Amino acid sequence: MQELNAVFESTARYFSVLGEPTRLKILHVICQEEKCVNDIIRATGLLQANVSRHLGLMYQAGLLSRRREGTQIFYQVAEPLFVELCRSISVQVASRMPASKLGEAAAFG
Amino acid sequence: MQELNAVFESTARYFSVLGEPTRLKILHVICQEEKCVNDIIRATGLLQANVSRHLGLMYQAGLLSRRREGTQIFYQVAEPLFVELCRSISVQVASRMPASKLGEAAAFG
DNA sequence: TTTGAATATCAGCAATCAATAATATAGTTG
DNA sequence: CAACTATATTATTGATTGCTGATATTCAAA
Repeated sequence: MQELNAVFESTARYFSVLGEPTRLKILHVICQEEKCVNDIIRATGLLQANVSRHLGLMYQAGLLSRRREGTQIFYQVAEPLFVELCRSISVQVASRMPASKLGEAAAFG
Repeated sequence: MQELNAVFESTARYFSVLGEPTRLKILHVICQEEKCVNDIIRATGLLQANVSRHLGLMYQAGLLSRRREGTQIFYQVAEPLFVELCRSISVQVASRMPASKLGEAAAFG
């Protein structure tokens, strides 16, 4: 029972990381190829501090890897499994959206 | 872009529901067969109000279905996909736990 | 070493949410 | 209807967390 509790807590932590629209938006931007922070800021329209904070959180959670190149830092998805989960769920979600343009809602594709 | 934001928000909401150890604990109890609230309370050791609140939340999110039988209400997993996700992640988590007794950590089995 | 660009971190605020105790509702039995 | 059981809801409190503006760090170029 005690071991299971630890599993539940860790598992919940992973799901929590994905349970945030802003982070999903960022993941969507970098799910295909690595991007530097500035690219992500421009693509999402989010504030720099915000992007940096979410990237750091996902990095620490192990979802992302990063590499420096000069002054820029490139982030990349480290665990394709999680992007796969995002795709699974978002497909389900989109298919239930009324009047959804399913083609355009192909997130994490 | 606007449609995607809606997808991100809905998707995040689903992940958020799973991003809570207490709810995973409850899901673990009912993932095999339907249980009434009292069963869940006894199996988890949680307070009644707490269990009822989390069950209601998961029910409203569409993860659970319920049926009344006399004074008891039985809850059941309505979306096996989500239990599948829990299993995927928890297996990953357990496999990375140091000194984990992997056999006992088979949650959502 | 100074300047500037890219990124990270910090502090404060507001909003969200889980836990708890208390109360309410619904159904059953007498 | 009264008493009891099972479940839901409400109000409160404490903790967490996302957003923002400001500051700090890191690197490159002059």
